[in-house]
Parts: sequence; structure tokens; C-alpha cells
Amino acid sequence: MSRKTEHTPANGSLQERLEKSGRRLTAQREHVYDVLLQKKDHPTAEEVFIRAKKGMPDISMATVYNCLDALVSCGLVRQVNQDRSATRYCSNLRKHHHFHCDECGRAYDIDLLPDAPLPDVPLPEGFLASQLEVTVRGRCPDCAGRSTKQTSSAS
Amino acid sequence: MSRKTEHTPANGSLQERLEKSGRRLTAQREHVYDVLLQKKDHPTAEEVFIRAKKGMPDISMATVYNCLDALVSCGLVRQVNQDRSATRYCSNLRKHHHFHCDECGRAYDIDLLPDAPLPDVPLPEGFLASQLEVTVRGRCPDCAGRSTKQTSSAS
DNA sequence: ACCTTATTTAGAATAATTCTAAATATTGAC
DNA sequence: GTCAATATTTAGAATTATTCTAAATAAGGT
Repeated sequence: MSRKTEHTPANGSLQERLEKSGRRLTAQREHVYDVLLQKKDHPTAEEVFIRAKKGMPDISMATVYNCLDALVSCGLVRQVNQDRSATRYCSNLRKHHHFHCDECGRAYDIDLLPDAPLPDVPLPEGFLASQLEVTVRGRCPDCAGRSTKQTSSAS
Repeated sequence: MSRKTEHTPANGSLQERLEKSGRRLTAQREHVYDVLLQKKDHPTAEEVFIRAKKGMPDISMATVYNCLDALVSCGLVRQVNQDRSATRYCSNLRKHHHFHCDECGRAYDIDLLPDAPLPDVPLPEGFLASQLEVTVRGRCPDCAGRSTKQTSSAS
């Protein structure tokens, strides 16, 4: 099977993480992960499928969904749902938020300073938190064009 | 047409808001808004449809989607997308975050103290922010059951 | 009432995702 | 390495969520 990206450091990590959740390392899972690492533009499952077929022409859509699910439950990939359209997938593991353009629908990573504090959200009794997500909505540079609406800081 | 909830204060507001965006006040839009106000459990469009039919048996699914869209673009309702399943609708206008249960998929409102600071997210040049959303993922009290995983504060 | 325009409606169409059952690949034991 | 047991992949059907379409109806202004 083709090995396009040398994600060597993460490679071991991929296998480890898969095994930790009782799954096997397969060529398809490696390849789908590669595809996500190669272009971190938050592709949809369909886009991942199209890209994945280039290096692995026989991969099927069902497998792409399977692989994405496996990667998500391994914690190597995040699912991004911002509107009624298809779910997007994010392989950026650094601490970051997302920006959703209301006009074109694209998702952008908003990287945080490594020491930036995440908001502390006090939860009612009984809730167990595992992850925090912050999404800013608005218009991306491409779509903002000439008109101005607000400052460049969301609060 | 039936007028089940006396959302009198918001009523004028509904009409105002609709008109401000060039839309008309209709019995269906009022009724769908009523349905959302009556039970703020983040129903899906389908659930809204089912509830709406009780008081307005001839309303159609397409109309429910239309009304929801109208309410969303009026700013009276927020769309909530947390996973690959159907979009949910939230009529809580107070400042709040959302909690998403990874086990049962339900959405919960996490109300904030009125003076709680929202995180300040510095955006790169060119992005225009209009809204900020915070979602905590984990397990809800119902699903958390006996096992314990983390503290009750996400950070 | 009348005209203009927006909205509703049912149903068809599309898009996104999940399911199914058979074929194939992987792992661990020998 | 071969074998059995189990996980994964696959194509395609099925399901679910959402959008579109064109005709009928309702709203607002005159």
C-alpha cells in the first residue's frame, strides 16, 4: 500500500491509539489519517473520500466513514459540526478553536497561544465533562470583502 | 388560530423582528415559536413538527423548516449542531453555553452567571465575529450513572 | 375588494449517513 | 507459516435529514 506522508512520529501513535481502543491498524485507517494530515482544511467525509481514492482507488465511502469514526474515537481527529451541512473532520491536535463563516460555510482553525486559558465552565451537579469546544461565527476574510461589521475579537 | 402560550411580551418582539428582516408575521411562525418556548429541550425539526401539529394539524414539515429558518435569522432562535444527527433548535435567549452528552446525544443549556465573562478569542486579521459558542462534551447525569471520570468543571 | 408579494403546502428530489451481508485482512496460537 | 477467530472492508441498499418545486393560499397596502 502507498505510504505518501511520513507521519512517522504519529504513526506509532496511531497504532497505539487504535489498539488502546481495541482496534486494528489497517492500511485504510493509515491512509485516511494521512489524507487528513496532508491538508488540514476540515474536509467533509465526501472530500476525504475523493482525496483518499487518489492513493487508494478501491477504498469505499463506507470505509471512509468507518475510518473517520475510528480516528475520532481514538482522539486523533475531531468532528466539527457547525451547520446543517456535512460534518467536517479536523486533525489539528493543538489547542485551538474554530471559526465558522456564515457566508461560505468554511471552518477555520483559530490557534491559541499555548498558555491561553480555556474558559472555565461550571457545570451543574452530575455532568461529567470530557472536552470543551469554542466556535466563533461570523465572516471569513474572503467573504467579509469590503463591508465592516465588528471588531476582530469575539467576546 | 390557536394561541396556546401567552408569550405576549415576546409577541410584539416576534413581529418586530420578523418585519425588521422583511418577513411577515404568520400564524405558523407564531405557533412554531410557541412550541419552542413551551418546552426548551432543544427539539429537532421533526420533534417541533410533531409538537406543532397538536395545535395546528395541517402544518407541514416544509413550513416547520421555513419557520425555524425565519426564527433563526430573526435572532430569536439558535441552531445547535453537535453531532451528525439532526439539528436542534434553542429558544433560550439568555447567555448560555451548551452541553452535549456523547452517550445519549441530548443537548443541555448551561446557564451562565449574568456577569460571567465570555472568553476573548483573538482572531487573525480579516475575520469578523458575530457570535461565540461554547460547547462542553461529556456525559449527562442520566448517562454518567455510577462510573466517574472527571471533575464537573470543563477547562 | 384588488393587486402584489410572501408564505404555505405536499410531495418529489437530493444529500448525508448508516446498515447489511458477504469477502477479505489481521492477529495470535500452534 | 498455517489455522482459527475476530475485525475490517466493501458495494450497494436503506434510512434520515434537509431542500426544492410549483401551485394554492394568505397578508399587506391601496
